[in-house]
Amino acid sequence: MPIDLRPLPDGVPRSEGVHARIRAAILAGDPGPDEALPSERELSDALSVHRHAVREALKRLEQAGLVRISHGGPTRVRDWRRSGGLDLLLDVALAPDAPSRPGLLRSVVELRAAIGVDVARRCAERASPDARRALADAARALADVVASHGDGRVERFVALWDDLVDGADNLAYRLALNSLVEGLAAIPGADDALAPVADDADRLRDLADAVVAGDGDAAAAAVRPTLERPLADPAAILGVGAGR
Amino acid sequence: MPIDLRPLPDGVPRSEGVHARIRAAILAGDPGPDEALPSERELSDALSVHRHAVREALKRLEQAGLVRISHGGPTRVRDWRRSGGLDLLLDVALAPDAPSRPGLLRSVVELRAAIGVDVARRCAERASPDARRALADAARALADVVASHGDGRVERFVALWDDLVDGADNLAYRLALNSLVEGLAAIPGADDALAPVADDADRLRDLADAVVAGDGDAAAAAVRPTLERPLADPAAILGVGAGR
DNA sequence: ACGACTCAACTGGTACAACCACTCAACTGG
DNA sequence: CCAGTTGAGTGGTTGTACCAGTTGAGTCGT
Repeated sequence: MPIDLRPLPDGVPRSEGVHARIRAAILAGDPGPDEALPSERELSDALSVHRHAVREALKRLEQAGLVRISHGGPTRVRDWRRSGGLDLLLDVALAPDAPSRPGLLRSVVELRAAIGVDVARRCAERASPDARRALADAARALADVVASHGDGRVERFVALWDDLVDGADNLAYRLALNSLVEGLAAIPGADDALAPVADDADRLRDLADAVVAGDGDAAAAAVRPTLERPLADPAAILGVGAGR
Repeated sequence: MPIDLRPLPDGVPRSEGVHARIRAAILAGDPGPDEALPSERELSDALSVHRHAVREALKRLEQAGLVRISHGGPTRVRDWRRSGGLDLLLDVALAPDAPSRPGLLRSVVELRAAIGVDVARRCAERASPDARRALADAARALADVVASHGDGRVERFVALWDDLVDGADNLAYRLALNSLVEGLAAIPGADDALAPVADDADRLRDLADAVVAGDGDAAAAAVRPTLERPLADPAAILGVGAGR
């Protein structure tokens, strides 16, 4: 899938459109690693946009780690699997084809589980007593909602994790979670598939107890089943986002 | 620390300089969340660069999640602790002051450990027999180097992790690792402090055995001590990068 | 006096044109 | 055959002008 040079759609900013076109092509692997992109003048000419719009798009791509711009030389595609950061998850999820959705989703779920377990542990060990009590209340409230199939279980779950990460007092966790949720939001149905089910209600109560008690190991053990459940059920993962 | 409007240094691209100035100010928190940035025209005027250079810098900042640009309205600073992705780790590490180094490094080490343990597990369970044998050889070679205080222990260690992540066959892990190593590279002495010491030699051999055997739990258990060691020794973390 | 409307003065988005700075490869001279 | 030159091509920067949204102050009608 080479760079799509058809006229840009109306309504979207030029620079944004150019960015999307080139990004999609690179993620699809056509201008592969180390290959040279057409010059800014060629691109602006082919897409009928001003060169500045192309430059702004290229700057964003460089920031994301997809291309390497060098002064007198051509702009080259980087091996984004090696050079790209976790933020690329969002772009990959949005890409028309890209790596097959199931594999991508499995990746994200695994990373979320790995980080999440540790977040729960650190939070239980590190957050202030007040924060831990508030968290426990939220966890129990969520457990009730989940057990009774009430509304808002997805939102409450996300909010709970937000607070857990805050309690873990770890900037890297915070930023990684941001990247993850952004990426997940781009996959239709993902956050719904990852939210707790009725069976998880008891575990959430365990989590609440562990957090108030400041027991890191217990907190970690309590969240693991919920976080890893989607991995044990390939069908659930396969089904999500399959529609494209 | 408001935006530094002194003349830009020579030798660095204008757009790059502008980007660095605004980024530093935002990370330092002066134009705080939801505050409006000066208009593009004001910035270009104050910094004596063309408006296009400012625009390119702002596009990059938007890509990184630091600002939100809206057409008719002012460009506003975002709450990057909420909206920023893991890629920000690099920028934060490079910021003149930013969150205190020790806390930042502890964060990164914790995240690395959380992911690393899972990487080892998945790799042992999932990689091809050939890849696992090659990994085991590399791990044993590293163990020998470490035990005998030979050269290249940092490079070999990094390379080993690179291969482990490949073996884990997980794009999210791959990208997260990219962000982490980029961020760590920006902290002087960090990768040296995180490399294995003589005591870790035996654990590396355990890892080799676990990987060839395809025993995920054993692999995870083998890498944990090495990855978590820096956390048990606050002095080691505090010392790194203290010089600035 | 109050509401709805108008419009001018911002904001960012785009365009055309020209030039500078750097790279690289083909060419030229020794 | 190699070293130096040079020119075409690349990205970097500037200038100017105008388009396109947003906002709020002013005005008009009621």
